Amino acid sequence: MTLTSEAAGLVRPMRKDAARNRALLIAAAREVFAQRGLEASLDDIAHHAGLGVGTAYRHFANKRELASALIEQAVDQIVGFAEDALALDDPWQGVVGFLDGALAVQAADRGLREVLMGLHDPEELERIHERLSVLIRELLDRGKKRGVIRADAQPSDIGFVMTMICAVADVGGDVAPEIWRRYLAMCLEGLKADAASLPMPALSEPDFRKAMATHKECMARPT
Amino acid sequence: MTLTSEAAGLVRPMRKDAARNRALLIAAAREVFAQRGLEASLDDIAHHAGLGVGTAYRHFANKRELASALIEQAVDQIVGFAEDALALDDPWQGVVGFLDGALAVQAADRGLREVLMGLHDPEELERIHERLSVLIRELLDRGKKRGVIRADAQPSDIGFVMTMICAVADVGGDVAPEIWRRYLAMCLEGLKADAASLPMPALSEPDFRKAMATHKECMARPT
Amino acid sequence: MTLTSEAAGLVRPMRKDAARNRALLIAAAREVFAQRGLEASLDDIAHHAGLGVGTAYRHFANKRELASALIEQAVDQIVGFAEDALALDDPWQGVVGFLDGALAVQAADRGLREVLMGLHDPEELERIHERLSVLIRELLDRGKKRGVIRADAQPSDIGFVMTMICAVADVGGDVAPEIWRRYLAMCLEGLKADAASLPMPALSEPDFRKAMATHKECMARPT
Amino acid sequence: MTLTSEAAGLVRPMRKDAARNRALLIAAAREVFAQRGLEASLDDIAHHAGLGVGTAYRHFANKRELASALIEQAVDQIVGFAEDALALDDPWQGVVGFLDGALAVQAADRGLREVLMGLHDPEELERIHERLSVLIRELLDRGKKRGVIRADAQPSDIGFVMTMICAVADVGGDVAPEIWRRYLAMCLEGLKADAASLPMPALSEPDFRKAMATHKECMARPT
DNA sequence: TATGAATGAGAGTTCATTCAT
DNA sequence: AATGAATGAACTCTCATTCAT
Repeated sequence: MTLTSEAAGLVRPMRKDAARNRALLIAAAREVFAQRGLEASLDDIAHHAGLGVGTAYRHFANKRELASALIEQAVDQIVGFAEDALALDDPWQGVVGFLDGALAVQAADRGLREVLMGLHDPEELERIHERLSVLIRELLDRGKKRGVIRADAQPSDIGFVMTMICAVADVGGDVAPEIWRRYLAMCLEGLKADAASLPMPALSEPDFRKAMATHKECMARPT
Repeated sequence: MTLTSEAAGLVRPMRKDAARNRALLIAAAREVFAQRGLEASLDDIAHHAGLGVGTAYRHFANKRELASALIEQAVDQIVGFAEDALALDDPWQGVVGFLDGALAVQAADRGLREVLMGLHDPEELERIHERLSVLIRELLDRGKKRGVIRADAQPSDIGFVMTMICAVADVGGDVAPEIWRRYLAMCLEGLKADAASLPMPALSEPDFRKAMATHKECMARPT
Repeated sequence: MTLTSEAAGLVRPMRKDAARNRALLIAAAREVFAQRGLEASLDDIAHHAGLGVGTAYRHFANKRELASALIEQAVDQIVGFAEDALALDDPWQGVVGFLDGALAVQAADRGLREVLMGLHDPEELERIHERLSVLIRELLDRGKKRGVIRADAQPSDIGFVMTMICAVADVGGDVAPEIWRRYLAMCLEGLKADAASLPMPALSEPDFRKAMATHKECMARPT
Repeated sequence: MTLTSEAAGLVRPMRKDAARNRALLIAAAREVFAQRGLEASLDDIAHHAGLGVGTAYRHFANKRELASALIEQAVDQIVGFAEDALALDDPWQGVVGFLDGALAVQAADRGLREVLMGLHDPEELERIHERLSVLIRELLDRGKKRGVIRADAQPSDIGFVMTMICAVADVGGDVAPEIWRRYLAMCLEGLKADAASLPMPALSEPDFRKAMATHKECMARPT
């Protein structure tokens, strides 16, 4: 469906070795971030990939951009889960399936969680939320129409559920790698149409983005 | 000129000014951590307390120990909420009131959240959980007996709910400082006796402690 | 004449060892800058002083501040030359003596030249020029009144003469350490009242400051 | 398709595209150095020329050699000015015209100034001074014979005047791009035959070359 | 031959912790 | 006991130069 830039002929394709190294760096970042969190140094990541620091800086202007690349990958995957979920007939199963899929990936990868939760750049947030919110809104709307999702549910609720389950996965870690499923099920109770009314309305999408953009930094600002 | 308090007892009580400085440091840490998170430097905290860094190191072997002192305070407060909650007649209100009180404090104080969630030392964890778990177990048991709390609820569930709501507060931050209440209410739905069954059993307390002890570091290990 | 801050009692005096180290750092900076120019690293300077880098950063927030300290010293000395020059009866001897004294110091110290010529901060420039320009203007005015200095001479002319002679000293270096005197004498010819008229008027002081502030950087901007 | 120029001679002339690239690089270096000084990176220069860095290194062993090529060009131009000046009848006008022309070019091009003042290689210096000194000596001698130039003037005086005026241009920069003319005029006063005697004799040419060769580096030594 | 990817030493800067005053 | 100066490892990022494609 989408033309890659190479196919479009506008940008010359990346050299094969460079592409390989870029991929190596992203893979190394995932591994190292997964093990040691975002505070791992670019130097360590580069060496983990068998490359020099300079190479890392050729591919990514700074640590944040490397994180962005990880995010891009993860968002693609999450969008995929949303599309799959929309293909299901049962709207409740759609919501459940989406969260289950998207969170299984995040639960298994601390680096990914930190990188997604540490997303701060307003433009990047807008881009990503644009891709996701239409799909999520559709998932929720289908459920509301059939009376299985609470009427006041908003995309930001899905965002906060992800936040919460990521936190559970952070704590569960290797000791209880599946425990997040228990708490996702609990949260889903709260999303059902017949759940009790809630003391606060959901955040609008702009407010949710603003909150994400201003929440605590996990990585030093680039100079 | 004359020695008095030192000479007085065998277990020499802390000198009054030393006690004062210790308190000043803890208060300063709370304020500074609340504003800027755990990444604030000890130097800043000490000066915020009107003291030198060296003095901070006389009272606390390292940054983590200062954090521990904050935890001690916070746990006292949380224990207080639990006792208050047990004094209520309605067991559901007990659980709700406890979580509401304990989390309101944490939601308002980023440093406290980080310090509580960053708790790692096994001995410290054991000490704290010992104090809390008996109270929390009692809160839950009362609810189970009256059929308002799900039968399989465990103290670790309360721990994870706190974890989740702290994560919401981290994101909500100053943009939406009360949004955590929405998600606490959702989580409570999942704790009700009539909620759907869950895909995973709760963690036992030792497992929960083990998970806490191994989860991601928020502060560099002392050298 | 001037109260030091210690004497004023407002600021507690710097600890003796700290003061010693500060002086060591400034001395080391002078030596190292003199040898290798401003591009020498703070690390090298610190080690040259027998101290760690961290110590350098305790005394000076960044490399530029260390340079500023050198400037401060040098400006004091230059102000001294101006005052001495004003004490002379012969106004021509005043101008000559001032330039000769101030430039002898700079000619002998490459680091000082670079640091003075690399002065960029507008506020610092203003402060320094305020101190100097009144003295220099007085020196020139005395000469104009007696008809020994050209009527259109301005403080900025003195600034540019210094610039020029510093450049000569840069080239002369150790090979011809006194050669600058030849060119200072030549420049003085151009300042005499009976010299030919010039194709361009002197820069006003604000313009001179603007030029100094925008001319090429010798040292990276602090982050 | 058919090889021609390579096959043609024993000393293989540079291929046409290679010559074009060399020229492109020199032009790019001039532009980029003019704007941002010698600290511009070779990468930027190469891309400004529409080429890769690797190509730059095929033509020039290192950054300094590229600078040398710029010097070569500039010296050609300066030699031209000297020849033009010798064609004038009035020997004073010859000296003035030469300096005015040669310095106008340098005043307008920061990169050129840096590159000329940063000339260090003894062989290169000798080559260049050989080309220039005979012309300059002739210019001066004509003036001395007619009694318009001071009798002790030497080619090194012209070199130092250029040094001084370049320094003025460095400071004047974009704020006062013509201010150097004022100071060139002042310096010329000092070259007149009737100027006061000077406290130091001019440097001999070998000494001047030695001074140039040892003066402060503007560019890191090649590894 | 031309390209640009890779390299790694080195710069500026921060901060937990130690230790002399 | 209190102070704050000193330390140095660690981190991010730059760029001249080399080398695989």
